[in-house]
Amino acid sequence: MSNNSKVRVRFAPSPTGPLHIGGVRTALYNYLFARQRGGEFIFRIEDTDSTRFVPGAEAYIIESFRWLGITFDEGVGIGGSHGPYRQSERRDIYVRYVGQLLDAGRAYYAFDTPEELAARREHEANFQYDASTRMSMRNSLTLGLDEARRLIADGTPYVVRFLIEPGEDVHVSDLIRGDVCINSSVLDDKVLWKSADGLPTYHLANIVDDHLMEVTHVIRGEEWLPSSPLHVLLYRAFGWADTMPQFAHLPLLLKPDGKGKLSKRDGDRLGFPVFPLEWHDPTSGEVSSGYRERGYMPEAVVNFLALLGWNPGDDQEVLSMSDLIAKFDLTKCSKNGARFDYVKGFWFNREYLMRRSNEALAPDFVKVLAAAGIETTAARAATVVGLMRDKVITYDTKDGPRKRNISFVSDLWPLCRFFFVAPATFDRDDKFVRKNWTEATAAEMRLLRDKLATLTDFTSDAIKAAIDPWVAEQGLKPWNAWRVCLVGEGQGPDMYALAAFLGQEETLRRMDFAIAQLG
RNA sequence: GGCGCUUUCGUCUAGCGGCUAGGACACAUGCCUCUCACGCAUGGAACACGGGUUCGAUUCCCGUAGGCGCUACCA
Repeated sequence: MSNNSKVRVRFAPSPTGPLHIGGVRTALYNYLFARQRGGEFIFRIEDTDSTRFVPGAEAYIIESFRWLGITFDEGVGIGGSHGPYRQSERRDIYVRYVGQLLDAGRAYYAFDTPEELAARREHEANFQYDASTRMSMRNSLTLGLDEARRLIADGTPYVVRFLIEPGEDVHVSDLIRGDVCINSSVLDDKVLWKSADGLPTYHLANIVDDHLMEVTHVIRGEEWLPSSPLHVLLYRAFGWADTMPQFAHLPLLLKPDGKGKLSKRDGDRLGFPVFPLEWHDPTSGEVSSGYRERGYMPEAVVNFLALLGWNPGDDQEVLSMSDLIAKFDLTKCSKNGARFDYVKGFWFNREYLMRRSNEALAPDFVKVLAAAGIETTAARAATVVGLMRDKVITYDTKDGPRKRNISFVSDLWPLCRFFFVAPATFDRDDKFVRKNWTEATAAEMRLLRDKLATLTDFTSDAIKAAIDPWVAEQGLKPWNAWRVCLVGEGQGPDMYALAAFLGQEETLRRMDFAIAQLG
């Protein structure tokens, strides 16, 4: 363990498609850990499976982190002194190191074809390529090294397997789970070098890169826990045991309901994104929704994800990135999988929505309005956001009226139509209209209309200053009926503010129309 | 099947031998108000089961059961 060296961690995705939200959380934890310890965060691309490479995936991943505010110090697209950072560009390095293992007798060539192995697995229930079977297979151990070299020279496809000595308890020290012990007898002679594309497998490339890149802590998903003893054995075989990184295996993200881990299908089924950004599959053309496009704020996504599997131990839940960096503690991560409670994600987004200024929200709102066919300025959009702040909609369901909180800027539009579109009809059967529009109302509204027409200053404060005393003097309570005129129903902001937003002309026009319609 | 990890309200979790088992989301109710709300207050809701260890277990140990993962020339 290099205790005195600087913390160096990495996030190393495969460019096989859009980044899964679970991967985002893994990256986030690495980032928080690195920043807290004043360490370095490396971005590496693990593209050793040439068959699964997806164009655009790498750029997608980079853009996702840019949006989320997760930054790297070294890696693909950034550079650094430990490159190259794409594994496909490091082939020569792996050739050298796999040779080292071969020369030391810690690995051997194997010529069994995938078909032969598949047949063997089919016939033998618990077939495993290990100490019990390797001497009955076609490899350099049974054929001899000379014969193996001759076959390779002739162009025979081969793989390189790691030779695992059976009967040893291999201990892995995990920062989250403590001591994990697996007997080497249950491990198989893992393929380190593939014949299919002449590249190393994850296991070999990962260990070589983490060593060469001086990674001090490997923070990754729990799915890697079963292969971590193999990794420990590889470090030892290379003679790197004393600088082996510390491991921390994170709990997985589970489906919101039912069994199993969170998948893309759950998002489709329940209506929430499982990817940070919208993804357009280059081959199928299928579009998967993303948090960004759905109107989530990056701070909310980060905060939500950070608390899925870890918490600071106090009652504070709304935490900025710098709060998270200050409070994060790997050893306090929970050990069991966390159900993905996307409803809590709504709440987090709402918390950040409420904390963001009207002006900052305005550009997004302008886009929402434009999509609904409403052209307006950022300033007016900001005013509406201000007036609609913290609003809740009441709508009818088969179970009766329900209230729904606003969690997204886009939720605002159905609630604030009346700011931009005048009521076209009035529903006399509407409870609010019926209650507040009686025979005497039209006359009262005419009085109010004429009073409003005399005002020369039509700001909210000026209208209030003029109307409040006038109303008291006349003995009127015109607000609800006035609301019927301007909104058409029983919702919306303070009437003076609304009138000011609409302007004198539009206010009077809507009143005339309502008086004409409702009599 | 084998191996490993795991188990507190519906969900995310706090708890690190002695607590009325705390918070948040969701849900329900009340208060407030020119409307709808926000907000505030209140309420229901959990230690998987069985053995130990101990004066005492949610907490430590061992089983059982459930959950999750791995078991590819994928990562």
